[in-house]
Amino acid sequence: MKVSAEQKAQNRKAILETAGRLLRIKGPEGLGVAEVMDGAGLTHGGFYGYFPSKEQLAAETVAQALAEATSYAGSAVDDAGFEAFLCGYLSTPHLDDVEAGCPIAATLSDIPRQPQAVRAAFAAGMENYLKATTKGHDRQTALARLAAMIGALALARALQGEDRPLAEEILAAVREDDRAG
Amino acid sequence: MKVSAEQKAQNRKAILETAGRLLRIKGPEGLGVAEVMDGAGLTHGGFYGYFPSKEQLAAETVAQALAEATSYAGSAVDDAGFEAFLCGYLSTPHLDDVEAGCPIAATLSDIPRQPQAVRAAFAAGMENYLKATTKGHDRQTALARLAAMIGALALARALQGEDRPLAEEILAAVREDDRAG
DNA sequence: TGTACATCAGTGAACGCGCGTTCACTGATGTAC
DNA sequence: TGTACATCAGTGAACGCGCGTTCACTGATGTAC
Repeated sequence: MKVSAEQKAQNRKAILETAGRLLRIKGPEGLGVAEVMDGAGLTHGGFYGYFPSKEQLAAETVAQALAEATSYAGSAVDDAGFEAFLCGYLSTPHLDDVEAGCPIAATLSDIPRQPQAVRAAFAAGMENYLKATTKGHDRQTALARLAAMIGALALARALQGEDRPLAEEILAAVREDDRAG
Repeated sequence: MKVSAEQKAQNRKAILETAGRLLRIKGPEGLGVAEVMDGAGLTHGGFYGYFPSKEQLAAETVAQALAEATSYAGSAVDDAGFEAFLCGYLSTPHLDDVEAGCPIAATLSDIPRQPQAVRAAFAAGMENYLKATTKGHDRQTALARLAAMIGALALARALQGEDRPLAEEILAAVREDDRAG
């Protein structure tokens, strides 16, 4: 059953949106073709009308997720300043909201194991992300703060299920240390 | 062909050693039963004489890797001080030595997706790791520094293949920032 | 010390399942006249 | 404006492969006598 051109464009969006959520929850390997298509209200067979392979989907999803993060973080830094951005990033709500939260912290250690196309998308996305979040600040300091933020959130997420207090302590430590430093 | 008790103990060690290397390179999901057994010079069928499941292997491997990291990092901090430990952690050799390097940075974002047994092993291991590396320092500051170190290394590893200069810049930024802060 | 036997570590074939990918088919879209 | 037809998005069955797990079997170990 053929579908209108607009419908097809909407479907593509829906696929990438589902994939974006799945990427943050299950990582790049967790982007199952069937599950992604199901999330978009389609069946798995149609997937290859949109992407030539699962790998390409992963690459585009990573690119999209980092672009979203860049746009969000860039605005936050511009509007409210780095401190406020950092505070929100290291907050309890962000700790819990994996599926719509920072895709960097959510996929960090998966990236080195990904095929070249995905790694390239990540690197390109990170370059933009760092540009948007460090501009107007001392780059070295800003990079160090970002590393601490990402590390703290990823660590807190890893501990959250088993030792929630420690997870929160780590977030708080980086928040306070930043305020002090 | 039965094998002596000592041989069996050695085999178990060999299995866990291979698993430790694989864990850092391929993550907890990358601990394929066949590959791990092959690395220990055995065939896959024998695996269940050592571990009840792949999941248990993953849990024990994570526990062992964190124990190694704790012992290494604890000594480094005690002997040469936190600064020196941080400097080595954020060095180019450590960036490149994934297979024998820090298991925390290597598996960070995989942990939240793991079964309970693995997450529990990670949390327990992290508690010891943090105890060993923060003792004798202000805990809040030490936690913040560790978050920055782990975040920086994981980020640098993710970028290394596509943008080596940026990877090195991130390591350097945290090194310098630590010296300055 | 030597021999017979029970134990059990290791082997490799087989099974079941999930998953990426392919493909013949369906039926709605949109174009040609 | 209406009708016939080509296009093509979507469907669902099928295929192949990798992988975790099971199991009957082998043969060395180590114990009982």
